[in-house]
Amino acid sequence: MAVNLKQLAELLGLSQTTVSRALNGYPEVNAETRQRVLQAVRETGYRPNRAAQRLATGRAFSIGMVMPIAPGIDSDVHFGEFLAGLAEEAVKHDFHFVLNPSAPEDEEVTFRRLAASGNVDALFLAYMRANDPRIAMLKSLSIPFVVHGRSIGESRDYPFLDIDNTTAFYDAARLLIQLGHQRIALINGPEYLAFSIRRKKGMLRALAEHGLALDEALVQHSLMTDEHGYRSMQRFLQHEQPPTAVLCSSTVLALGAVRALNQAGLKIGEDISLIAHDDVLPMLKPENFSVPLTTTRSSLRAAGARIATRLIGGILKRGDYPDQELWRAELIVRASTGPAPQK
Amino acid sequence: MAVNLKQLAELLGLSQTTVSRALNGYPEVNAETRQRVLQAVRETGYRPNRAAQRLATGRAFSIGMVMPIAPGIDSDVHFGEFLAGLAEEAVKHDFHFVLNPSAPEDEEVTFRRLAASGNVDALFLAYMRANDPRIAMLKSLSIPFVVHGRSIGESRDYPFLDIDNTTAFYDAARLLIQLGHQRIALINGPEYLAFSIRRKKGMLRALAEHGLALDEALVQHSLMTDEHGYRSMQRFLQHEQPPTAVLCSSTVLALGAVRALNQAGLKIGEDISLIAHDDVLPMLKPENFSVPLTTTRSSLRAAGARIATRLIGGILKRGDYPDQELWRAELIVRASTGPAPQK
DNA sequence: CGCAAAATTCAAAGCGCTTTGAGTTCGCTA
DNA sequence: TAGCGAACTCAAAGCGCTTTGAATTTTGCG
Repeated sequence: MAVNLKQLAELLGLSQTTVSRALNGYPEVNAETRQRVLQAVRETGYRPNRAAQRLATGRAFSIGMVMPIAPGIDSDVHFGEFLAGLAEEAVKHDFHFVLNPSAPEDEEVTFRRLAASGNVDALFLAYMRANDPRIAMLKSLSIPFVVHGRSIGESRDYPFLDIDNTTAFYDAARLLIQLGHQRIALINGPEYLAFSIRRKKGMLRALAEHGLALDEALVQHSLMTDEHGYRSMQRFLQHEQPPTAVLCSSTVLALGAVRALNQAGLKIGEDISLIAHDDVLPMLKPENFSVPLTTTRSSLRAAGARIATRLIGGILKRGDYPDQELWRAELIVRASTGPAPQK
Repeated sequence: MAVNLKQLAELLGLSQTTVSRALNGYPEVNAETRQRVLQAVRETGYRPNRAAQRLATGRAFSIGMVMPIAPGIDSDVHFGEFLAGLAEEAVKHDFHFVLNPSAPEDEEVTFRRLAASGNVDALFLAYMRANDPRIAMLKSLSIPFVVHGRSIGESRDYPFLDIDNTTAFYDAARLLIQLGHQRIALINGPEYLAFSIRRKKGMLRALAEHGLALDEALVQHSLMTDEHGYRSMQRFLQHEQPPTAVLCSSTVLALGAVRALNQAGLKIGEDISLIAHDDVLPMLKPENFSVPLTTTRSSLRAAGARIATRLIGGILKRGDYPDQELWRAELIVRASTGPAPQK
């Protein structure tokens, strides 16, 4: 049924060499010949055998990732979403995955084994921490990689895709300040993760620019679950001087936070303002909240797809991708933000 | 650095044929020779080149899965957990994954393409529904597959691994009845999923055996998120005659349910009893709830690992695995269950 | 028109493994 | 002791692609 190169070449009256070259974009093929080849491919439905390509080229056509199985990460909804983007793009290029679950303490070994196995052409890395030691390690492994996020304190000379978390939360905080809010709280992700650190920093910067300080009692760090959002918000509300506005690192956290607010009988957008970061989880749309949420938005799935594109592009040596990308999150104003209540 | 078959054979003074056979367990190799070969493998660290094996055997050494990107599934925490188990096992055998995200309406096409691509030796299927059409389709595709869960109404002649949901919830409900509960509620997963249907059925059976009926107002179906657990429980509590006990299809749902109960000032295990199904999510341990949860337990990760084992075993034609497995969930009693309160 | 250079195309040699078909060797039977 | 099957082992032929080095055809110019 399926034709192979040999048959295709025969059909065209060409050598395998020429057909192969035509398909792989080599310059020494006559333009007209190439068209004929492409046409024949269309007609026959020829698809190169990946196993043979792997053997002949030594490339694996697959990308590896160490799937963290630390508590609270593997089962994180954000992980699935990102993975979907990555996989979606990979499958388009007929790339495989090697998913390697690993406990944090075994990660280094896992990475080494993966890189040495010859089973992957590139690695992907996420959940960046400050001074993340994995970056230096990967550099030493001489295998291409792309990082989702950025470390802090490390030199910046590695390929990454990150969103500008600092600016996102700076923008969000500034908006709140402009609306008259002075006491702003933060429900953040885990304290050791780089994005959390940056978001807090962005918020601090906006406050500082307006002569405001951040009350550490109004900052909570936790896994980004609904449950934690709820608890954090409750804690804030019990404060003798509760915040009039809150920044949330995820719509998942916001879900819990909103519940705590409803329960306390507070009107969102009036009594208290809320801005959340929106990873565009299909399950949790900010516009569907009882009071539509003002958000800083950046699609996690799109990030996954983009990283796959860069990884694959790099392996195939096609296209020319920037080594470092910093996406700016959009600040989308909906109904959950309003002027600070008058005392 | 890495040795290949040829070098290994040379080293041993044997032919490649013999070495290959020794390694692949063929019977016509002298036992002593085989030992020598195995010893040499250990010394040299020889690892067969997968790309070459793929080409020579025509097998892909990889398993495919269609990753559902329906709202509420891809980002489901349960998905990540299951995947971790699957991947963990796959990586041990040096198997790849082909993850194919697909919207439900494209699933059939995706499966066909995947099966025809030659990139996978076997498929894996989950999120079973009643009368699931995918089963007939997969049978027609002539590619091995294993289903996680079971359909309902389909003939049973396909390979699956499922837990005995009916019995699990039968057991749980019976325990509650024995404790004197008469009004029992159910917070279930999505109505169209087979496991939800079976759990309800198990519960109904236990009730019926004791002459009790199920009040449909005490049944909620939803995605298994914290949020939905909370809402469902709230709804129950507003009922003119609230339940004295509740069955939950997931600890994630229970999380929300517990919050609603706390908020209502009800004492769990005293005013109201709660049993949840526990998928053993590392993030959410039933023993860590404020009141430790009585659960029906079955590890999702273990199920993933087992399915990978069976799939891989089938492909390699190693070992002999049952075609159909029904795991029994353990009913573990903790503090969230107690006698029904006296009126 | 003739020839070197440029543009194309090709035959053949791998890539590292599995597997077929053909030896060898050895122990026994006749 | 010849003959035969059982037990092992081997050489060689692929698997379907890429790539090297050479051959062939065109093109450009003097």
